[in-house]
Amino acid sequence: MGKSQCWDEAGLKRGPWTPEEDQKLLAYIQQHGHGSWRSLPQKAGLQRCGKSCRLRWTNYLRPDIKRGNFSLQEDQTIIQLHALLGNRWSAIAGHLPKRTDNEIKNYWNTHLKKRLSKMGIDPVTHKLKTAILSSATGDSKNLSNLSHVAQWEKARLQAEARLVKEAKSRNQNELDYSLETQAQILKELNNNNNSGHSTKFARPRCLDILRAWQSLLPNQYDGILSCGGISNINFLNSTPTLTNMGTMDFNGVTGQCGSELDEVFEALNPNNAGFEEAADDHGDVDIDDGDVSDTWITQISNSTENYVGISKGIWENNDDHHDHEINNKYFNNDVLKFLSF
DNA sequence: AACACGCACAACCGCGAGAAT
DNA sequence: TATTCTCGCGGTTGTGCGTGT
Repeated sequence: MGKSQCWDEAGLKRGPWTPEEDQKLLAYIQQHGHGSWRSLPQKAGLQRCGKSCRLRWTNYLRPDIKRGNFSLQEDQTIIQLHALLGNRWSAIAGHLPKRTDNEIKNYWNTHLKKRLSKMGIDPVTHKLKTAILSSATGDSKNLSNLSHVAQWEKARLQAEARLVKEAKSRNQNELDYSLETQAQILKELNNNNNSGHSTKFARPRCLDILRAWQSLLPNQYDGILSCGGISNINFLNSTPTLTNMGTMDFNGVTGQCGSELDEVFEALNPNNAGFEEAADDHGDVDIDDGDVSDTWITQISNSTENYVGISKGIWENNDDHHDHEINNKYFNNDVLKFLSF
């Protein structure tokens, strides 16, 4: 195919755009639309190839582009989406209003990737670097924390990816629905936070799985996201307490939602090893109002390798002492570090 | 003051997919 | 159906700027 590379075309300018060129391009597109990019430069009086014009427009001149520093919320969204989608920058950009794929890509490569690496997390796989894990000479406490953080994130992503995949198979639009749902919930949570407590972190990542899950069954469990209200979490303190953490209420859905919940929990804990002994005779998590917390507590005490994802479950239960002990101990030490990296 | 170095970001490049012919 | 064209995407490069020596 004799594809012509516009960069090779004689007489065309390359390199940085001048303000005059920007003005010409902007004025032309505002008046006529871009139409065919190939023919645009000549019509607009630019000594550039169409491709160069298109890039300049989409990455810089477009009026709906937001420039400037990325917010913490955007950071988290990018990391989360990258874990799910990989280097599909355009797809990631699709969920970050007013940000371009090029900008996100640059930001990832210059900031986020390094940040994750510093945390000991492989920015490609989002897994803990084994080299760090295997190191016997490092700070064992920090390594332990990193391990838990990475494990939780891995489990969370597995669950989310699975749920999204399943949703997608039911409806091609489910992925967008899930993310839009998350965005809407986040917006509501932000509004809630702004009107009441001020919080350092707007997004309770612990709800991500629930959101994805809710997206699968939006009509059946309307009340599900009343659980774990972020407004109850005060991140402003240096040693935050998780007051009233457990508000997840399975009343009325117990039994009906058991299988779905099991799927989520199995995804959270793919090996499901700890649950088998801790939960019930079925070798699985028994989802009953009241014994959920016991399951977690047993799980935590049996295997510290599995608690991170669970400790973010912030379940309502009938054992407040254990709840707060667990939440304060693990959530504060590990999850918060992840959130505040 | 001059140079080296690293960082951030805009721009370039090549490829593939899909539309048009 | 085959070929050509256009566009969009993701990886890479180039350049300007700030900082340290």
